[in-house]
Amino acid sequence: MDDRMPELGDLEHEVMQLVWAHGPVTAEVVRERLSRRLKESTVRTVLRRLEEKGYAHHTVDGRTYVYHAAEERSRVAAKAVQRIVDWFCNGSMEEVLVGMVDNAMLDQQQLRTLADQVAKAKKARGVKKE
Amino acid sequence: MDDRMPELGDLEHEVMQLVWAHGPVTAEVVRERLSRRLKESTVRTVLRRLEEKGYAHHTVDGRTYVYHAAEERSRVAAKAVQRIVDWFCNGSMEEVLVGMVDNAMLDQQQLRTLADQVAKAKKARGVKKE
DNA sequence: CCCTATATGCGACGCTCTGTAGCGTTACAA
DNA sequence: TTGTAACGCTACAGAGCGTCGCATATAGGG
Repeated sequence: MDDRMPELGDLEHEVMQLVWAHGPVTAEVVRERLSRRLKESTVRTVLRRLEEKGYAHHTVDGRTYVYHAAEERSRVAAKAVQRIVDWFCNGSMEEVLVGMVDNAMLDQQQLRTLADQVAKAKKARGVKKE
Repeated sequence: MDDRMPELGDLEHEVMQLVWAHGPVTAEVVRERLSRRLKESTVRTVLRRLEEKGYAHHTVDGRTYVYHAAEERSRVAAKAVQRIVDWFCNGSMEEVLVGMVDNAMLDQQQLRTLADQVAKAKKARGVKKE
């Protein structure tokens, strides 16, 4: 359940963002929304690789493939962060946060506010699925 | 001041950890401490690339290069996290933290504790340099 | 039942990054 | 001057990623 998801290239990332943003999508839809104009085969290849990497999966509608995100975006982001933390700070989330505060990316006030928001969010969703 | 630092490969990462852990080091020292037995030239190449990427810089002692970390580890980790946050969640650190709590990587209690530790750490170093 | 349009998969090519190293060069001691 | 230690330069193979072209299969229209 804790499979290592390979990292994403720029294009792959952009495509995933689209998949996350606009519900389930077809290769055609992705192609239309992309910033660059790419051939359909290119888009399909990316989608396929994304599926191989475990970021998405598809269902079939008629003869069209519909892609769905395999995991919520926030979850994937969280995993990525976790990896960073493990890699650099031997798992010490604290060291990272200190670094962020130290680097003026975050201040203690924000951190405390975040703690509250998270607590609230947890409660809100806790009722639904626990 | 906010230069984009390229990502690191596994070996590069291991070397940086050594540079961070054991003060300024020479290629020889790094070589001895590495998990794998590599040729000196390999180590030097990695060190040079690390310097090109902005992770380290060197001073000269006699005819020996002494490598220093360009930035503290926690700072680099923080930047990496920031990048993840920007990339996936459009800068919303909150979304990421929610994801971590949701993924049981972190609980609200820990988050609050972290907030305190960070505040303390900030104060402790605040006197020194502000 | 056959033909065309469309949606898919597969394989490929070139480029960049990374791990790994050989080799030529230079400075300093004997 | 010559041997040795430290350095940079260049290389080379393998993996990952952006980009496609092309062979295939299948749903309808004739």
